[in-house]
Amino acid sequence: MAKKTTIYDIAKELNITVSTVSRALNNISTISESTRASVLATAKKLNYRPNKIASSLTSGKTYIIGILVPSAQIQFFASVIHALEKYLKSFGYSILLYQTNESLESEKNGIATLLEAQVDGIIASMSLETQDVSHFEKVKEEGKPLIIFDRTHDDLQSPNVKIDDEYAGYLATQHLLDQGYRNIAYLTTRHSIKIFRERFEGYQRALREAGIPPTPEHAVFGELTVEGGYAGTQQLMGLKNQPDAIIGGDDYVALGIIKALHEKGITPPEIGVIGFANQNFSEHIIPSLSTIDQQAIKMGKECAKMFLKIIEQSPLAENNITPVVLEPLLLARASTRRKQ
Amino acid sequence: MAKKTTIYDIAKELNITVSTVSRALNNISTISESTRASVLATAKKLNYRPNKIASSLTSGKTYIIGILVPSAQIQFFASVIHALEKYLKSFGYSILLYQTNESLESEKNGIATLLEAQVDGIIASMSLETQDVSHFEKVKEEGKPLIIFDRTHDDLQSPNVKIDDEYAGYLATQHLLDQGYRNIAYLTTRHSIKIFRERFEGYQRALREAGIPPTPEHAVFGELTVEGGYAGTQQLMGLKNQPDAIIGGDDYVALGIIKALHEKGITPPEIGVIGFANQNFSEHIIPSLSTIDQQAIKMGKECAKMFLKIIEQSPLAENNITPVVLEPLLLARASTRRKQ
DNA sequence: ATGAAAGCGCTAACAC
DNA sequence: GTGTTAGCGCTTTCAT
Repeated sequence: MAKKTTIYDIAKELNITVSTVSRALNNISTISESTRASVLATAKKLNYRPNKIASSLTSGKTYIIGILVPSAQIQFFASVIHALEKYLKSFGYSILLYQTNESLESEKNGIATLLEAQVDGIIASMSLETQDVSHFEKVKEEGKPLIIFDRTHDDLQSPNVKIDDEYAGYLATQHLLDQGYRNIAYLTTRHSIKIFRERFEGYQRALREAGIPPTPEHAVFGELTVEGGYAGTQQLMGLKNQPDAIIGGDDYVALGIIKALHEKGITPPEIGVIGFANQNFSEHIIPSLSTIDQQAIKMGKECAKMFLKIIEQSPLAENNITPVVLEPLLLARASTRRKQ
Repeated sequence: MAKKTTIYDIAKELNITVSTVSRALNNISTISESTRASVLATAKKLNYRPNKIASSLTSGKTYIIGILVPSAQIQFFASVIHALEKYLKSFGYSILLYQTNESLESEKNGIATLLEAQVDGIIASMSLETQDVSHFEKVKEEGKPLIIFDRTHDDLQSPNVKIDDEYAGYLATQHLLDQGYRNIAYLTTRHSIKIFRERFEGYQRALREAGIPPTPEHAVFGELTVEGGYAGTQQLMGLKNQPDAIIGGDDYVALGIIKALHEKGITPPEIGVIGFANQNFSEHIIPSLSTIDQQAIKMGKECAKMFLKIIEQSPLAENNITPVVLEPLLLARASTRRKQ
């Protein structure tokens, strides 16, 4: 291939200077319509393609924003990424993706990588391993916006977007109570990410408000996987005091619950099952799975909006950014439909 | 925040020149161990963070590779992205993501955007709308590697990674025949992307080899969605000549098939149902769904390997790159298990 | 409305 | 083993 054409080539071709070319290309202030047109024409003729790297070096803006997530394979994150990219693209931003795979070590490297790439900001959700959050502080030290979504952390003050997780747990439990279930178990996981704790608290609050003291042995902490749901259910069904409904920490856990029940000849809603996340299969399995929708698409869009809002302020003052709290949505389906 | 520290600051601090600093930082050839150590030390002390943008401008390499896919929300692509990022990261590459959302227009913009960002190469899978592929040629014109995966196109000669789709269709059909099904229908979609046509051809070949002439009315072309599967199944069940097994164009279509059958009081494997893609729910629904695994993770990894292989050649000669064809994997599960 | 020139932070010859 | 210097392609004052 021939050497790449630069604004110098355009300038030479038209006997003008690069500054004029640059102005024409960026459609800046006082450019005569005629030169603008001719620049654009020769740019096209010479097959010119702007070099964003060069422009970034001078302007200090890359129009790239870093997305740091546990894994693109987790559908919730895939959906957030999808929405983020789709929305930010329309404002001229591209997405640089980094997956932590739930590793703190990788998360640290990710922040460094994104920062070295000179991203204009970072939108992140924490790994399960993360306890110390000091690596996130570096983003702010560089004066770049940092937005945390879904998996927030007590120690990190940052603009954030999440759903009301306590209410999500409450909502799931309340729904089961409404359907007449009384002996409600909960399969979740244990760690410092707030959301799981908050949901669990919502579960306990709903029970208490219904005058039902939470049964300790009905709270099982395990893995958030199909296998985890399966194992947890076996444990629960081995109790003298068997539950009549089980809340799964997410929809995969719920799948495991259904599987374990099925092997015992039980089909929901005989024992009620509800999950979290509204995975795309949940609506379509038989029986269809009740779940709490976490509004991934909306969350992605809200993150993008928040980023744009922060970036257009100067100087960057993140303090006046109000956190966005989305409302969890109860999707009541067959797996909990005891009453008509 | 203070002004960013550059290699000039390190140089000044140590009374050496930037070239020495640069060499030390990049661990180049003949650097005395002592200066290297002191440079690294002061770099750390001054909180130095390399500016990849600046380095890219001189070196011509960004260590960023562009990923262009229809949508990160389609699980297959999410898995490929996951594998790609995970693998390439270990070689120092970052991922710039662009979604076409199945739009040709967007695909063209995507190629332009990625090229302007000076990516070192592009790994792409085509949108369903794509017929003319000239925008992809621009990548090669810039002398950058272009790898196509899964959704290839007759008109575009490029290194590629895919599964043997004809065989995938054959495999699914053969499996149903093995299970004693004889009247096998196929719900798919129609367009210029090769893979769907090839799978369909595999289906026809399997039937012919079994001495069963394909029934035209058993080939239904619709949307590759749950709704498409549902509608197609209703159409098929309205025929005098009802099928005894249905192949879904993907696992979502299969979900729609099962749903429609369920409403008629039929549960697989009474009528056999098999899908494509091995979505993560397929194993866990009841009855578990037979499917053809497309090896998304492996495909991502193979793309990454191919990219690295191409990039380390000089000059870039993509002609000698043998396409990688992965073998589709039959996952025979309950939805087709007629025989013991 | 356009030109001249400095410089963004780094790399890579080429010297010594 | 280290210094000097010229860019990479673009933006952006400051002139005119």
